[in-house]
Amino acid sequence: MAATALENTKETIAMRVVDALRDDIITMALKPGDVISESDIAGRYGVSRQPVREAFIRLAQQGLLLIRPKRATVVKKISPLGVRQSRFIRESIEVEIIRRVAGQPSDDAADVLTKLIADQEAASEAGDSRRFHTLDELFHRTLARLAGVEYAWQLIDDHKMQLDRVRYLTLGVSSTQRAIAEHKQIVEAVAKADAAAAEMAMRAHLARAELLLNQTISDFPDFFE
Amino acid sequence: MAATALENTKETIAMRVVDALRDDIITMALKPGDVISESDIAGRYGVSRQPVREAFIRLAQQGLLLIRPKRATVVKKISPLGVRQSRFIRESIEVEIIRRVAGQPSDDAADVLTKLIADQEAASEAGDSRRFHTLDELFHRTLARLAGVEYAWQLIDDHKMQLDRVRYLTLGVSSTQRAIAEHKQIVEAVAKADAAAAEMAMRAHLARAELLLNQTISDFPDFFE
DNA sequence: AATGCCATTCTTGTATGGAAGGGCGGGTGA
DNA sequence: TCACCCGCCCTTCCATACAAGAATGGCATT
Repeated sequence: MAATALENTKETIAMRVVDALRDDIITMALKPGDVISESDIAGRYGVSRQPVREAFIRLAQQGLLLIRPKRATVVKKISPLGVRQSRFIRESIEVEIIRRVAGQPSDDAADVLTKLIADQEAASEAGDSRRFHTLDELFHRTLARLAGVEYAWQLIDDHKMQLDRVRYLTLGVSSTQRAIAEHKQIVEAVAKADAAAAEMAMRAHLARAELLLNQTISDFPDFFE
Repeated sequence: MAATALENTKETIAMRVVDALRDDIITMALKPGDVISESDIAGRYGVSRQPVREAFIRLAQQGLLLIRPKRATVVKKISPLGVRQSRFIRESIEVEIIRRVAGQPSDDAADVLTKLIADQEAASEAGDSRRFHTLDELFHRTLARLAGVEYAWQLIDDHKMQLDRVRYLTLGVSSTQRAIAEHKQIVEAVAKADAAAAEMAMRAHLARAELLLNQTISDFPDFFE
């Protein structure tokens, strides 16, 4: 049952519906496999079918919904294969990024990253896992910016939604301490301009997502294909 | 002026309009900067505005159109920055792919690739540049399949549309001979299971796109941002 | 009792009418 | 002559009505 209200003030109704539905899907208020219909959502939000329909189209292109012509629309189940290949894409790009950053070392790069890690430690000690997640994301996006390809992160972001659904199912489970230690290893390699070490550290860091995925599949088999 | 007819037989009108418009955009029948409207296209194809509107939404999400609320919709100009970063993404992924393929050499991998190159030579000698382009794409997709990440190619495909517009402007210019020689170098390295050499050959192969882009920008400045 | 058919009732797909907002040109005033 | 303002026209956006396919349940028939 979706609950997110349409209180934000985007330009069009369709955009508000997109945001509300995406939030409901990522936070599992709408579960993989749930069947929804245009008139259903329209009635729930007090709007007509038209903007809801357009929102469905957008979310379907983002891989969150499956529109079956003349049949009901369902919240897409999470595809383990898709998640793994998204991870492959992410690893490919992030490895290339970290090589670049370690290859052309700038003075303040390590400083900026070190400061971000300090914030992460603060969030971790405060037990604020939502904030930690945000900072973790910022850490990786900052690397992309330092490599001069922030645009590439937007791509990762698009494909990260699937993994975000997995992550939401395991909030609190992930060990923030370990992630922070791995971030430190990456920054150390960058500071020493050791591209090979940086690459290895990054691969190890991203490899943990695989474990998370396998754990989640066995915990919530109904949410996966 | 769009010309592609709606003769293909997809499920819905909206999908046919999507295909027709995308084809018109990639082949430059609709040029970057052209202004179009829902009723314009609807009248041209003899359908109502509704499916056209949905097609616009889909194409806008793919980065081919720019819908400006309450104002006209325009065919997006090509962003040199976007093309370069798409190339970065592609290089990151293809390098990772070629490493994998060279790393776990299978007997028939080199055979399959060699056969594809033979086809390319045939197409090149016949002067059939469209077919050569298709085979070139197949060569890269085959590499992805051999690495077990064919899904990743779909992603490259999505982002390749921008570059395809550039490529269409330079049909016949690109030297197929040189591309074939580079393909051969890649396959040789794969056959010898030399991952480093394969990576270098792939980077050199993809680097040529940069030259193509710069050439095209100076030839058709109006089509770029 | 079991099976096959048909109607009802969902769903999404399409068409069309009006509403709201932005751009542009003509007209008016200085 | 130049600048500003107002009205017209264009656009996308939203609402609603209708069409058509698909599934499901009941009913009739065997």
